[in-house]
Amino acid sequence: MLTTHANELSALSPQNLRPAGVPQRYGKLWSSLKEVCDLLRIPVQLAADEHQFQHVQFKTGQRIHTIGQPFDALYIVNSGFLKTVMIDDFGNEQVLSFPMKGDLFGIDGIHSKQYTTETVALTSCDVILLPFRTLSLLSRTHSELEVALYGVMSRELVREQTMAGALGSLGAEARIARFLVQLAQRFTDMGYSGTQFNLRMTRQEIGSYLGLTLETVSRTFSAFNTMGLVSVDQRAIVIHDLKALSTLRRLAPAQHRVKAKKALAEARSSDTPPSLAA
Amino acid sequence: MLTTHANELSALSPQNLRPAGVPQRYGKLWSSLKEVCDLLRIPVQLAADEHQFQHVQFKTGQRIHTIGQPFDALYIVNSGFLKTVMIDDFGNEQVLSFPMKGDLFGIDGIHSKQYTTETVALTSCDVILLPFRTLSLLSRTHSELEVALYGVMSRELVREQTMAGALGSLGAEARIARFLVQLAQRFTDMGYSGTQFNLRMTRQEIGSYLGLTLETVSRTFSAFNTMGLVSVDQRAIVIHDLKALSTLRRLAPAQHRVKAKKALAEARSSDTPPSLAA
DNA sequence: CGTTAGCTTGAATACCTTCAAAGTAGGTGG
DNA sequence: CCACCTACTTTGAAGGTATTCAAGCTAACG
Repeated sequence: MLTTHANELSALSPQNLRPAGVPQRYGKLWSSLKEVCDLLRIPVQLAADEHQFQHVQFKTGQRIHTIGQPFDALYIVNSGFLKTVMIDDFGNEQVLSFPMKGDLFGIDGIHSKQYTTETVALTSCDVILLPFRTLSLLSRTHSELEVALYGVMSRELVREQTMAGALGSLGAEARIARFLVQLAQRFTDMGYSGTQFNLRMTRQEIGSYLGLTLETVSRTFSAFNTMGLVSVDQRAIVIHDLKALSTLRRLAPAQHRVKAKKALAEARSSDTPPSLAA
Repeated sequence: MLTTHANELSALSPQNLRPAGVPQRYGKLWSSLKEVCDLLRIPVQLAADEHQFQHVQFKTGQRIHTIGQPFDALYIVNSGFLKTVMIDDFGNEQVLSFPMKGDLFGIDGIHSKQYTTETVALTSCDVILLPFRTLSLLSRTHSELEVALYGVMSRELVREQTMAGALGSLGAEARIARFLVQLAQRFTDMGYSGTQFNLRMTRQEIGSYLGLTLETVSRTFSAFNTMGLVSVDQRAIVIHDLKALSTLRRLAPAQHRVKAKKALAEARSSDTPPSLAA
């Protein structure tokens, strides 16, 4: 008798038997509002704030929130790597993002009062809990917090739009090059090497994120390797030519080219947006 | 010699209302906060609100805002049809959405203080201006407005995530079927026929939105026509089999299938997310 | 040291794009 | 009013890119 699903399980959540009762108690346990804002990279002048936000630790494979679970909090990654996924119309898992230090997630839950995605730890993680009610209350006294939150949500929207644009217009090589460049950037921002790092996700997860199959991801890595752009050995990546990766745009499935004359004509004929009044 | 969209337009903004002496000033000029919330489909209990928001009219081809323009307002569509586009790394236009009645746009500008997209009228449009400063001020006195705004932004994010998911996982036929189904739904919501309508956008724009070429869009419409799912004649659409369109999922470029047993096992064994405290 | 998940690579095929050409519709000026 | 122009649409044929299926390989974990 094959223990098929036990096998598969072990990969995603190897040690998910958490002793009931007390969550793991190592690492930092509380952060102030100021620390939270710094983590989110939003410049906020704050008056004295007493409020402390709770940290929670998760181990590889554990879920921070699940689909359908009632929404009550946003989360910020303090350390570690995660993935957020959607389940599409027939049970297929779609990776939507790979949250890492400083990223906010759980936003999707606000609208429908329950999460539409689930977020899973790809490594051990330290996550800060931001109860939504608390945020609402705080933003009443700290009005700059409100605008900052709009800003973060706006940033996420732009990120998602850019992603949709890339999926629609770039070929496999360009998508993967972009992925590597962005990853390198994030590692740099976090103070790690931007030229040498380990992937925390599988080829399958990368493929799902980029709208490709795992084989295409693997082949493209190999191709980049052969071209000397990067060295790839399993999860270990060394970036040799960031510039080449950044400019690698094999003009996509070509498609929509904007005709210059058309753009010009419209620019001439269209009114300037009206001045605003309230 | 009425054009097709002039016909439909007449229902939306009757042009026979012409206040004497004021040129170009037909249509409704101001809306209250309550009316704005109704349009956005957010249930908000509001105390007396004096504030009135300005309407602005645009003609086909005019831009509501442009890329790089300083951000100072969000917009709601009161009537008409638009497209929002991004320009990708080499000048190609990417359609991101087709805002129509009740849709909020301009959100992308909040983060970087200037718009990263531009929005263009595909028909004559009536748009309500929501100066961002005004919203901030109002949400200080109407705290439920703040949460409502978060909700709308969250809804947009989910929409964009779902779009990215579809682009990554569905084949051309499935994407176009989804597109038609969603359009039909929107028309129904607006009180128009959901089975018979005119497209306001070109094949090129649809293709850009769905990550396909205009030829593929055209061919797929023709194929649906031949199959009897819809009748397509240029921009005129009649939907014959909505159910078939809704369930048309030619299992995509297949890729990542989540084994049902795996999902189940994980669901059972994984920890429930920790209880929240603040 | 065996088992298993994950990774690599090959070969065949399907799907979508590309290039090309002809048809349709609406608007403009003669 | 008609002819023409332009933009949009349709359809065909060829080719390329990514998927699919399959098999062997690697590395980690117990």
